[in-house]
Amino acid sequence: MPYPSRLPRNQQAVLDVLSQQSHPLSAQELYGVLRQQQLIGLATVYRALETLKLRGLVQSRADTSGESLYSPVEQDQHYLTCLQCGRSFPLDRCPVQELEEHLQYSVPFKVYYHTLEFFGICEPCIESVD
Amino acid sequence: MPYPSRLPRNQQAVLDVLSQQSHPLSAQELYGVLRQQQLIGLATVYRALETLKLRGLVQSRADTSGESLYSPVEQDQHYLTCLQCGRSFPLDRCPVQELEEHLQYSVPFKVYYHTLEFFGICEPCIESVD
DNA sequence: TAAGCGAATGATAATCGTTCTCATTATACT
DNA sequence: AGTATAATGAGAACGATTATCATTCGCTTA
Ligand SMILES: [Mn+2]
Ligand SMILES: [Mn+2]
Ligand SMILES: [Zn+2]
Ligand SMILES: [Zn+2]
Repeated sequence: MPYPSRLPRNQQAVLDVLSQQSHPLSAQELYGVLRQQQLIGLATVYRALETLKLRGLVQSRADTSGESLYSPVEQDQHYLTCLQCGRSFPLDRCPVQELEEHLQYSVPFKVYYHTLEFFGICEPCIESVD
Repeated sequence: MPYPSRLPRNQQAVLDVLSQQSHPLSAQELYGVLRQQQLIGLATVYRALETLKLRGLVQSRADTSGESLYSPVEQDQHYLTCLQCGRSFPLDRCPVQELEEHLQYSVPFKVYYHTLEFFGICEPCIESVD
């Protein structure tokens, strides 16, 4: 068997914190939360996140500033993001859920998760003409 | 009128190079190409890209390493990306093109472009068990 | 239970894409 | 031409992520 049945202590801790949150966290935010509970290094947080992604347990997406945000793979949330003010507006449902299942059959690739995001200008920003 | 009809020299140059390429370029790669043609600063390249995005002429997405890749908004290409080896496999068509048009009517938001990417493990990497 | 060994860890330095600063120059408008 | 504003280039600064390395942990085996 390639993987041990249990996750190492810190990987489990990272996964636990992510699962408790309702919104994605950056590695640094995660580090901030975890260090209140136990001694942990920042590098360990990054390493845990990387491994959890490879195990198909965690997903990540890059926010507008390029920083990576992490969440459990079960979370399937997408946003409209304004290029002007940076605000994000959540979509009420995922439009590519069935598509992902179809893909599984048509490509030689094990899909773990997807990212989908729309970019443009939000209502308030359209009014405030530049 | 909020915008001048002509783009500043360097914004135009950036857009020209992007349009000539068939694949997305990073800001640094763009800088490398442009400096062979003219005197230009790296900061100017970043500034031009930012402005072109706001004008709805250029889109960007983050690659696996977090680096931003830029292309004309007309380009509508998506990938399956392997979390193990980092290789990307292009999708043969965009699955959310109609969806984007529908969105325009259902939300107070001017959509310029979208990003969509699938992540998982590619065939060769599945075989090479860890 | 003690020894051995590879994986995991924490501290910290290094990396590198991106942004900021600021003095200079090009451009638009009168 | 003269002035106001936007654009620009060089380089410093920033900050998220990664690499390094010595130490510790967890598990297997004798
Ligand atoms: Mn989804
Ligand atoms: Mn598309
Ligand atoms: Zn906005
Ligand atoms: Zn692969």
